[in-house]
Amino acid sequence: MNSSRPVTIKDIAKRFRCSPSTVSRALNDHPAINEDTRKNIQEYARTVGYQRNEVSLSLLNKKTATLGVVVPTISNYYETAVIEGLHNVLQPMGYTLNICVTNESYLLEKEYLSKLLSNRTEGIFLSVSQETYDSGYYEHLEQVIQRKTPLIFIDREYEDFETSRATVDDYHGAFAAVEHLVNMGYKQIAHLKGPNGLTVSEQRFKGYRDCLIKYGLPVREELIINTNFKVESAILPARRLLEMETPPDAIFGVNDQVAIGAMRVAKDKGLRIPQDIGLVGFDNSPISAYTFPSLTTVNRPGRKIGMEASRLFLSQLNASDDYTHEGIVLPSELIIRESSLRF
Amino acid sequence: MNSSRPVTIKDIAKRFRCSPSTVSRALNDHPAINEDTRKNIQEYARTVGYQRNEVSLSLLNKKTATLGVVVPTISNYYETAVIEGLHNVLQPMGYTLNICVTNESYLLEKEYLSKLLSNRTEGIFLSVSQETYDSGYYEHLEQVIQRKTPLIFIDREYEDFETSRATVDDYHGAFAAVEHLVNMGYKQIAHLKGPNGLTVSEQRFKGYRDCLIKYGLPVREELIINTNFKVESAILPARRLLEMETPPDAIFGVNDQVAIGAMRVAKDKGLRIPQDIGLVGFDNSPISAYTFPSLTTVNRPGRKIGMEASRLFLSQLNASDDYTHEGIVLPSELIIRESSLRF
DNA sequence: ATACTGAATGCAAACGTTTGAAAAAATTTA
DNA sequence: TAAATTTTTTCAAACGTTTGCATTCAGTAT
Repeated sequence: MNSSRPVTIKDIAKRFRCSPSTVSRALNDHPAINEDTRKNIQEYARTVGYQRNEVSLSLLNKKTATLGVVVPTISNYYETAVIEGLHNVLQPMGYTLNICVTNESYLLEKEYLSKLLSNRTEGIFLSVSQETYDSGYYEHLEQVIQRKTPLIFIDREYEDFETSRATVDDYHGAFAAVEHLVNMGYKQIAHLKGPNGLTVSEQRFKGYRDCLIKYGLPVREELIINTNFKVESAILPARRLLEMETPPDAIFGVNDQVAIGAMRVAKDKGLRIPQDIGLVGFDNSPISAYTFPSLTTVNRPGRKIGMEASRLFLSQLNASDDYTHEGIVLPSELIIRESSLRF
Repeated sequence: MNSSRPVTIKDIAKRFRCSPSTVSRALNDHPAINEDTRKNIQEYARTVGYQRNEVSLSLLNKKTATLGVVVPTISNYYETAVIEGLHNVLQPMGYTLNICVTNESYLLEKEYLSKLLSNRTEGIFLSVSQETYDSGYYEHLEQVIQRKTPLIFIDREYEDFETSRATVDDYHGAFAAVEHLVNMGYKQIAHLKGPNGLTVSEQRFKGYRDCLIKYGLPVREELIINTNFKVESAILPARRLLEMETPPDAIFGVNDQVAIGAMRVAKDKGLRIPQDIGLVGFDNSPISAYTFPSLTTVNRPGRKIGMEASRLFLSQLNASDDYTHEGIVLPSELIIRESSLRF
């Protein structure tokens, strides 16, 4: 073994033949400490590399200055943007973020939440996993509520809980995207949908469907195919769409990745974008502006979501008992680029 | 304020008119506890939602089961893959990962390391920030070494330290990429380089340069332009390259993002890829297989790096004092796709 | 009745730090 | 020089849990 015991306040006290209290006060610049003692102790502490044990302080003060961020994945642009937003607000306030990735697994999510509570995390930002969403088991969340640990839902929410939440208006974003396709004269608009059951998937799907209905276009079952958000999961579905007898003339992808997959398939088939087929994605990921043609998409303000979520957390912290939880819905914004702009 | 004090072992002890020791043992299934007592206590604990305070345990056992992961960013595919690899190995062993994002800032890095040490983190995985690298200040790392906290360098390393490290063989990956371009008959190969000073940037640049030299091709200063890894940072440099009097006939990008930016510029200029200009990226990000044309790139095994780094950490943990640190270099692999395959 | 066994529980210390109150030491005042 | 005052330091408790050892209280064997 190779862990040399870290220097403690007691060690220093022994060295100076004084009590730990004196050392503690000296290190914290307490006024009732002799100037010389203070200097000597501080200097000695520096040379031996003393660093105060925050664990013991956490125990004493019942404060850990740690927040949990529980997300299904960090592989997408959006999630990392959210974390960046949280980080930008909370790091300067002295909070440490404990980022936990559930990989969409209910069990991992449960374990992480339990661990965060055991570690006396002071707040939890949660985007529930797909499995949790599907299963409908929410007991692991009850625990968080019971403990009165502030819980902020991000993005994927669960309506039955009395909590704060920050989400993007996926519905209207999707609606606007499809409406734009309609305005461009596309008539047969397909949808590469996300996994069933997830709020994001369903909201975007509803936006898509309602828009078609509004404009009197048929909602054709066979034009709606599931993907898992990843680019490769869009390849076969897109191929299936484009090889139909009456193929769609536009595709609305649940996110940019999926739309880019469809773009690739369309090009392989020699279709011209946007003349032969229109494409729209969702997320406004950095790459979407630089595909060829560039991808029309819907901006999803990840960083802002993170910052808003932080705000919700902070106001809940300083709130009285009759605090009513807030739900923030940020607008999403259609960004028109080349992939749908035909004349 | 709304934080209801969590139930402690003492609370339960009071309720059962017994000592905390008994409760502790009952909850931990200690054999020397009466069966009934045990059952009653366990049941009661469950109903009141008792959860043991890991902070106090950490203090007692001097073990936190927490590891720090300090990285410059989590916005790229590669970094998230590394974290996934770490996670896959270490999470099942009971470790919690504390992911810290430095945004390439020296000060944040320093602060995070200090905080991790204060929190008695049991090991630290570090990919140093660009600022740290540039400045050459490494005192904040001395502290970690002094404490004998296992420190594993990931990817961006600092040669002067006696530590373990896991990196990808960027040099030979870059070399192979450029060699492939040479084999395809490209003669004027430009390089969109990463920020100066970073190991990744410099290694890939050296691979590029040495390959040109090996094949007797000139290394033209004006064909080497810096970017910051992001797609938009490649646009102007690529434009500058392609508008030269004698423009390059191939571009080697420091990563896929940059190569995709160049691809966009080339297409805007009506150049055919790979006939008029060859393109190669680096990272094998998911999107690279689905651009049009698909992007030749170099695979960088992020998940494997994470898993290897975990292994290094674990073997250091169980090692004797005369443990000699290990440096793992994983090979990178050229992946030939359409963007460079001309006949 | 007495000693012995075994089961069940309690005591006290420990982890590292802070902090109000008490004590000690140094200084000033009368 | 004694008392009063001020400065400096120490004491002890607290945070929540575990654990070796001591204790208690049965029941059992002598």
